[in-house]
Amino acid sequence: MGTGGGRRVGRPRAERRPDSGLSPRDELLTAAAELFTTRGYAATTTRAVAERAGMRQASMYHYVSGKEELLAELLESTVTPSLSCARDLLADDTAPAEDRLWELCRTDVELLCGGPHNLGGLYLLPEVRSERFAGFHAVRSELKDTYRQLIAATRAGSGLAKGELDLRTDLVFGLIEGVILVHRSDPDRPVSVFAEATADAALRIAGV
Amino acid sequence: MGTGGGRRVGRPRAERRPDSGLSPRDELLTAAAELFTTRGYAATTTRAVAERAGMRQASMYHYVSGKEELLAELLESTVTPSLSCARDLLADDTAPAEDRLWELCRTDVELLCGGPHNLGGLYLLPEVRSERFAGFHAVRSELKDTYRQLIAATRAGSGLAKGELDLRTDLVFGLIEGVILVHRSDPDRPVSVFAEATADAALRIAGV
DNA sequence: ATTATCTATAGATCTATAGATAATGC
DNA sequence: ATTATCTATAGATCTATAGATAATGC
Repeated sequence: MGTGGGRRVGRPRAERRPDSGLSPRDELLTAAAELFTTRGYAATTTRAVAERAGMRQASMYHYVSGKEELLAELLESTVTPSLSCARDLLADDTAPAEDRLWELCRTDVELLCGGPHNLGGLYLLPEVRSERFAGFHAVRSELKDTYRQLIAATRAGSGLAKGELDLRTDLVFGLIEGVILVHRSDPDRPVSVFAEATADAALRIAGV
Repeated sequence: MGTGGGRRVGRPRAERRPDSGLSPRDELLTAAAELFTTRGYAATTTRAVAERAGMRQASMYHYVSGKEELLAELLESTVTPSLSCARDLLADDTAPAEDRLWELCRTDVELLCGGPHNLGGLYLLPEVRSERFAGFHAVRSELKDTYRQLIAATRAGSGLAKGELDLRTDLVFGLIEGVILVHRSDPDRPVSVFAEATADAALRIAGV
């Protein structure tokens, strides 16, 4: 649907280029991801997104209502897999909490830094704080709560007062998201090594 | 100069308001700091900056060449005190490296998060990566190198291979800068407590 | 007939300059 | 006379809509 390489209905595009295999909407999302992460959201024009996706500025509106929708969708698509993984780990009570926390950190860094365009970098955009992205904030907040529960379930975390637990959760979560900055400054380091080192560091911060 | 409350030369401003005690240039810098950190750089117009500073959009150009100059100056004014502190600590060989690293982390977090407008948040703006802010990058890079040298001077860091030392430096530095995100999500927590907890966490990451 | 695209453009900005104006200073 | 500000605006965008066009589908 939308992807197959065959003849397509509708007026042909002005600039022909090899079939990307993506649907036009996904071409727009990919273009937006690249531009938003490198130049920022406000600095990226609809023309830049559309043209990078291979179409004219106005054609974009056939698929999305504007830039905002693109960012909202990118944000949610980035955080949802993390949450899904977090839920699974929280439910799995066969493994020690320490191991599950480590695995959550590792997977999260892989997801944040592993994609082609450093999608995690989207989290750092100032516009993201706007209420327009409430969906993203809700999911992210649930993810953070899973971190909190896992930290509380470790041996070191079990006796912690609420304020102390919140602080450690914030520090661990801050490390994971701050790692985006590190990855940005040295994108060539293998992500897997990096993800494991970050998970090690997170456990130390959690006090394990 | 420029500050004193007395009569001032030149046409009066259209909107009268109580004397801020700052020079017009500093009023602009303060306004820019607040707007850049909350809304982002690209999303902030020259009109918004000027008007928040109490003058009309065009009057801004009497003091600065444009938005870019404001951001450049804000960035450097934020990182320079950190570097100054780092240099002092590096030179002071009466204290153990561990203690000096801890102190550097603590001070840095205080400086990044302690100001009125979360100035550290400027580091996260995507536009900052541009070469136009080379001055800032140079200072920041020297600061990071000081972190590296202090980590290498600890007992745990003395035997590290280069790649391993770089990784730890990146993680510690990433934690410090990532802490801005945490502070942003909960600005009410007392900065001093927070700064000490972050310094503790940084030492654990460094392996101390 | 339906669809995906195009071209053209109105309306809304935003930046930076030109030139006028209202103070103080001498 | 000097200065800091103002008002006005040209020129350069940028977004989102209107309407035309060039394919396929039936």
